[in-house]
Amino acid sequence: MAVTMRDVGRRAGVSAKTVSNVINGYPYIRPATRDRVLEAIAELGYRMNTSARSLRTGRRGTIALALPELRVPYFAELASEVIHAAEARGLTVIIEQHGGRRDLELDVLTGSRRDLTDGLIYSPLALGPGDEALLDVPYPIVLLGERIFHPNLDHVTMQNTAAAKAATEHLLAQGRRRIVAMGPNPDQDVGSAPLRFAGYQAAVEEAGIAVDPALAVPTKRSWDHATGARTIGRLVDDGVDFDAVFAFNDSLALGAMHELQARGRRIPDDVAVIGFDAIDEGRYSNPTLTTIDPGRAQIPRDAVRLIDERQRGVAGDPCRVAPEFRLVPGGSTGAEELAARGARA
Amino acid sequence: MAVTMRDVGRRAGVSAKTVSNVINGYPYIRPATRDRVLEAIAELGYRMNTSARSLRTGRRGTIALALPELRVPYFAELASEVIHAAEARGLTVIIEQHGGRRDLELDVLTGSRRDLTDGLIYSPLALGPGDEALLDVPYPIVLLGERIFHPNLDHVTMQNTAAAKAATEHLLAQGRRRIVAMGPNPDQDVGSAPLRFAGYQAAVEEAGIAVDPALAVPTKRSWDHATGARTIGRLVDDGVDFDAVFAFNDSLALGAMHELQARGRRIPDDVAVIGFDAIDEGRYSNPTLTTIDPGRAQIPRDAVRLIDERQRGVAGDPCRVAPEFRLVPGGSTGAEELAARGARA
DNA sequence: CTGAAAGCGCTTACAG
DNA sequence: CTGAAAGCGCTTACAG
Repeated sequence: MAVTMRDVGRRAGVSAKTVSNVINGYPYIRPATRDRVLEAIAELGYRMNTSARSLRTGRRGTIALALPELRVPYFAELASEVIHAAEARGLTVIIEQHGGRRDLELDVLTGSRRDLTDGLIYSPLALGPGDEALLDVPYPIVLLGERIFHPNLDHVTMQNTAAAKAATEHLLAQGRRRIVAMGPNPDQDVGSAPLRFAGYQAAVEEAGIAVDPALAVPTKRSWDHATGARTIGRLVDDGVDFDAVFAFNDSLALGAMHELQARGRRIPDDVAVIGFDAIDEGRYSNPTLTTIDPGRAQIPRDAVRLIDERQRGVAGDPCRVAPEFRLVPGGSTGAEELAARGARA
Repeated sequence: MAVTMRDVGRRAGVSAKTVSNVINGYPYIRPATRDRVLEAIAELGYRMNTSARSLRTGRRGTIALALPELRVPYFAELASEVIHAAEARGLTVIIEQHGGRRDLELDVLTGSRRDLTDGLIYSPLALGPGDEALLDVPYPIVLLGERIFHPNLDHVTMQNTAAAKAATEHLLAQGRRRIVAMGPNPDQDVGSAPLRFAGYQAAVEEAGIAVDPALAVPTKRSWDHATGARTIGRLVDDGVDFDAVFAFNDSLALGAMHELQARGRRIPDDVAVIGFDAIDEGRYSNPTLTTIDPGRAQIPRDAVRLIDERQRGVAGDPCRVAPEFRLVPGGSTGAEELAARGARA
């Protein structure tokens, strides 16, 4: 059978309990004892049986991150950082993909995977207002996104409206006047889209410009390259006049940028483009993409910190945090000199 | 305390063992008994304590997928599929990122995370020939990639040379004669690069063309957009004449494509471009990217199947599999009509 | 078809 | 500073 703490203890001339104390960093151990134990561990090649520990403590040291699709760059990057942040706290992450399907999002909450983790970082897409009661579950949840809120749950969100306003102001400051807002969806009264559109609207109106409905271009909910390309293509085909695009995420922006260039529009000369999210891809596009960093570094850290603290019972009242955002200058709005000065390092 | 099988059994008028039998699908149970047990489970809200089960069985139902970086699209897509394939077998995946750092790659093999999983799907970048002994570990490993091989380990690889040859032949068939090979690295005698270069070389030579060393363009090891753009830019600056690019992965190809377009070259008219990997991004680029699908659907399925079978002890001799590849036609080589005919659906 | 007993390998009180 | 006992909640033989 496997080597146990008892075996290690026998070898070191101590009890299993002392071995446990050494491994778990219990402070009051005579150095000589500790050394003998560590030596025995090495000699016997002892490995902790983590199932036994979990059974005894009731903790697994594992959290779940439930998101729509790992292959969407935004989520891949989020997952990467959540894993790093969790590792720094000794936690292990299990990623679950629900694809924005309601049935799978419900399964995330109650399915058998919940017997494998101590807590859940949850970024739903299909759940929304009216589903709050589903979130009353007997384990800690940290919510991400703008789809659903719950007074008892920690929530890491974004300054969507303020950031969208800043993005629009950036375009206005460069003299752009006919700015497309790509992403608002009239069917959707909740989520990032209406919040970002509100920021756009506020900036435009504060600049003394009437919001032109022809420039508020809805898209389907999956904000990807193809949608961005198709949407801007249709706008051009329809003869709509515009000199800038604020796309509600980077994939839309990059898709639109490709399509505009394919149709001979120069960026930023003819059309300035700004995105939202600050995914890696925008740093390698041609030109580089000006975008909003909604707090890429902070969001995963906060989410993991909150779930960890909640799970360990050291958290205070449920809280809602929205990290600082910042505008990342790129070539797509002619702001690359700033970039060169190191703003994006 | 939590509800246990004993509690459920008491409620249903049976023993804990019978509850266990019901949950685990043991066949010989009277329907009436089973129904009473299931009812009791529902009434009491019983949840399995998976730590206890793991302690008893010695199995956790968990596998690790160790890869360089989740934020690299190729790996994000691989991870996504591995998770799906694992779920289909009732396995849970833990992703570990080693960043291609040797110290972290070693830690993957021996670190404490190995006490949390039953097996490892391992895609190393820093380990290589000479490190085989490090892979002699007391748990199942399935290797991915071309860096290191081991006679006792299952290995899922690609038909690198044959696929690279097919890619090059595709360009040759369209009358291209000066084909850049982007990615070979003279310092690297092992890995995908030399294998893909061999395929390129074979195709060119079979076409009766001498391989021009000026067209074999080395890159640094991280095959990303920026590298592709920079590399092709330098080639143009140096006045090298070429009418096609075979990039050793899609990110290089997409970076090169951007840069060429930024410099006014038309694709595919002036330069045809083909990549390798078939990542999602190439389906949305302008033009779409012709590429090699090295078996994207099969690789994760085989890897998970092998680790599962090995771990359950139902596997035969260690095996090496390399799925079928296929050429995915796109606009970057003027092959989009094929695409339109449904070849990429 | 089902039950009673034992034990997987830890950690938690409880002593000393 | 360290030990002996008990028990976390399952499943595995062993019976019947």
